[in-house]
Amino acid sequence: MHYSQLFGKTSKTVSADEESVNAQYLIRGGFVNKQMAGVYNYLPLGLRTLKKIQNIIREEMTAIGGNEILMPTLTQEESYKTTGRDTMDVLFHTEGPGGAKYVLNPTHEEVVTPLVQKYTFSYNDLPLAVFQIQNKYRNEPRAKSGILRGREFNMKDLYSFHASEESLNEFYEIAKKAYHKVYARLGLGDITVLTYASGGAFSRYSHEFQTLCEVGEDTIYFCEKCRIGINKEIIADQTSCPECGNADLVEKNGIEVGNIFKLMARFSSAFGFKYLDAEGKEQPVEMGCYGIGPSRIMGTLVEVFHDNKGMKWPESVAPFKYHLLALGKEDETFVEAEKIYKNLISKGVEVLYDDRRGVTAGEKFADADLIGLPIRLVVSKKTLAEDSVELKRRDKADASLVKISDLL
RNA sequence: CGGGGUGUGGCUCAAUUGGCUAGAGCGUCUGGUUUGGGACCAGAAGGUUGCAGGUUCAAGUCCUGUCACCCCGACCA
Repeated sequence: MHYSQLFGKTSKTVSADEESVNAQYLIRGGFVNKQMAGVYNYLPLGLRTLKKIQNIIREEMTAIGGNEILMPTLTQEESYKTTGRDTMDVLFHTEGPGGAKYVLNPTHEEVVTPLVQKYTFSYNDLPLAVFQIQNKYRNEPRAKSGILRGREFNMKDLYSFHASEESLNEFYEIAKKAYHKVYARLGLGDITVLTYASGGAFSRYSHEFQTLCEVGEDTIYFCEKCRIGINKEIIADQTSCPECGNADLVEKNGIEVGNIFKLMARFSSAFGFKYLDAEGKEQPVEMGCYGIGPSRIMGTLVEVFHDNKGMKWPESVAPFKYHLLALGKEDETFVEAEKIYKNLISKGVEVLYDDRRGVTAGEKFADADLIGLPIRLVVSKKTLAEDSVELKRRDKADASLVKISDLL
């Protein structure tokens, strides 16, 4: 991509209102644009990153047998009356012609349960897992912290359906492992920990995945031996590590980057979703749900990986791998840089090429630091005199010259 | 939803006890000089001060209402 063709510009300033680091850098870097509180436009750089996060999640969910589908945003209010959730205060309500009442889905149990019910009759059809990556709508009384907590946000939600609690438990553990893989691939593996949280009426605990981070809004108690957390909301019930019994817990802040939950028959029974067992008897369907918010992940990555100059994207989710800068005013520099650019992309490498003329070196360096691609390549009169480009990693201080022939 | 704060060119901010034609920087455009860390000079465009009422000779400034945004808290299957 030629930077001069890219929609979205960097900015030196951002409103003093934006305190959160993720909002400041994502807006200044031209990744996102805020439309209103908790509602964002994703510009090309931000969208590329969001898609990479989504794809990592998609691959891992597919790997455990998840079927990707896409459910609607709009749903008839009656479905929420069926489950008694029509009074949730985060629901956005809207009306159709003749007074028909709709809601914007804040989550999709009310859609997925009757949907799967239509195709599932016997134990032969189970277990089954479906997931989607879609936007959710929650009328948060207070949107905050940039894209960490929006009123419209992106979410992957997977739902599993089972003939027995044993089957649910088995899949739940598989999903847990898949989540760990996702965080590892996102570069968050070392600081993202399984955390016990409130389980609601049907199971003692649910599990969250918390990325340990100063700015996290959740407080967890952390067992350093097992790398397991306990959410503050249940610390009164659970004062020691559930895995090893260690009571020497450390208080830490975390960003909730995932949540897995055993729903049991909470929703299937509301919709009368049963299956026939081997004896031909009706049995309740057991369900689990498993959520990760790619948009929140993107904000978390900025909170975790940045310095005072800008963002530092892990290679797995960076919008491009290389940031190629052409410095100076000589035509030859731009001609050579263009050749290098074309060569790299012909090899399938993702390159953002800053081809702007009349822009000072300082400005290009500052933009590159802000945007935070993993590797910066500089082409200038100086480097061309050595038949080289300068290579610098965003997370390292030193740069080195690399022969153009070696680079390609 | 409670508390606190803020709304002024595209962006970041000024504007004295209410007082003259609402200023500056950034960005944008034109011309010129620069070209390895947001460089410089000259010129230009761009505003019914969030919205609606009110007080006053006079309102960006005061009052009432309303909307929006930010922070703290509550909330967050």
